[in-house]
Amino acid sequence: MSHSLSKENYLKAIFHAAQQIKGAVPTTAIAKKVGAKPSSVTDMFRKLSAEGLLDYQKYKGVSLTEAGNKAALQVIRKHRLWESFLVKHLHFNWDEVHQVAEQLEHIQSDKLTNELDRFLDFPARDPHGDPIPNRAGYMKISNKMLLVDLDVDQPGVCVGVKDNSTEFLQYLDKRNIGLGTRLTVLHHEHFDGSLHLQTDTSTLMISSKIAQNIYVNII
Amino acid sequence: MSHSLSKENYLKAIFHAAQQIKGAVPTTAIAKKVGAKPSSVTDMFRKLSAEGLLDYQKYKGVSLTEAGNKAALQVIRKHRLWESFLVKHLHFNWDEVHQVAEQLEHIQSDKLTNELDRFLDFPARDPHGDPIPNRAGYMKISNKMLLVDLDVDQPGVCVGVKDNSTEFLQYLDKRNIGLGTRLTVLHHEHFDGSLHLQTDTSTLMISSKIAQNIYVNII
DNA sequence: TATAATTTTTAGTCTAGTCTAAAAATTTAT
DNA sequence: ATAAATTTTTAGACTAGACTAAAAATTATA
Repeated sequence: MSHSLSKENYLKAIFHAAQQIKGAVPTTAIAKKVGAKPSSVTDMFRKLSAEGLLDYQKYKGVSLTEAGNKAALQVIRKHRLWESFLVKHLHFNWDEVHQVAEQLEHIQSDKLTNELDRFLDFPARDPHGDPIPNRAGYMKISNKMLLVDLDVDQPGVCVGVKDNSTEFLQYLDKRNIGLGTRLTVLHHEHFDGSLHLQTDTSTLMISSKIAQNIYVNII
Repeated sequence: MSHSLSKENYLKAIFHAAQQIKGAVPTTAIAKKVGAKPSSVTDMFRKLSAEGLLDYQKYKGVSLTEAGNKAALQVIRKHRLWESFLVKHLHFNWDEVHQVAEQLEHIQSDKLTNELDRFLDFPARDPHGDPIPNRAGYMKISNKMLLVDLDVDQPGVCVGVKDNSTEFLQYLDKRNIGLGTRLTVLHHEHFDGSLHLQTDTSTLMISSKIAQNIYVNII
């Protein structure tokens, strides 16, 4: 019932890839995510498939089985709980948590995971705004949208980001945009797609590319 | 500057063995501690020696170098901080923490370790009464003694145990002996070495073997 | 639709960490 | 001090997870 660190990383990568693309997940997509060569990925696909965690068809790609999905969600649950802990109690910034959570997500102890959940008071979302699966693996589907798609004058609140790179998160920090920041689009510049924004404290201009990487909920 | 999980376990085992025995640490002592065959231990001795973490002389055994000692203390620091966290905040009993801390001690992040230390308010001892090295690796030498060596009528306080087995810790729990419990020896039975004890709430009798596995400080 | 480009798989190799079996060194006992 | 017992090391092999290079399958292009 418990999987190696490497296998857990594959399951998680496949889970995330499956949400971005339609149909089976191809070898190269996972190779990029886990930082391995396609040949290594093929090997692992076969192993996970033999364990009943993946449906694998040669040259077609993979999808998670029921068991694989459940395993992936448990890893994601731990990752997001640890990120929450790091930010809430250990003074981590949201751009610092990722590589530590990548390690902590592999600790095997149901008691630890569930007690951490309780300690954090059963948070619904992690510091990037992503929903945290409960112990049964159930996770609210997010109805978040991209800032670039928000209508003019429709107030929204930042609930997460699409790009998790340090550079991007620091860019946002510098402009005082974070989880919970309320934003209203004042104007769409037709020429280059840039946006004029109103926050609670100021107005600012951001490029279309930036706005394509910020998730908001309507409020 | 960072070592594999397996290497960290060897360093820790060597550190602990070195405190129990005089002179160089032999192969079989480590084999027992890390749960590997002596031949595997010899291999690892050579590797760690090549990395400058051990002084190794064939057929003689090993001792930690300055660098090896420092590395071992960092692992021990993390282990004991995590044990403290688990007991203090996550409702773990002192007999449940070990196997989880064995995993957590290998997480690599100085920021995590030091913030955890601060979050716990820089504890001096872990839940078993063992001292926690500070970030420089400095650790107070404990002047604890075994309960069996405590003089009659000399009050002492339980600061830890020698045997960390679940059975033993549960035995103590059942008798309401834990960290901080005040104990006085009323009488030594010469025939079998058993001890009559006075605690704050009751009197009880324990065998010599039990008393050889409880550490106390004089108060 | 035949050819080119791309993706995926196969085959064989490597490393870290472990093992077993046998040889060598050391320690203990006679 | 020599033989017996024990400990340690060597030699060779295994597994998980990765790699490279080449073959095979698929997809895209002319």
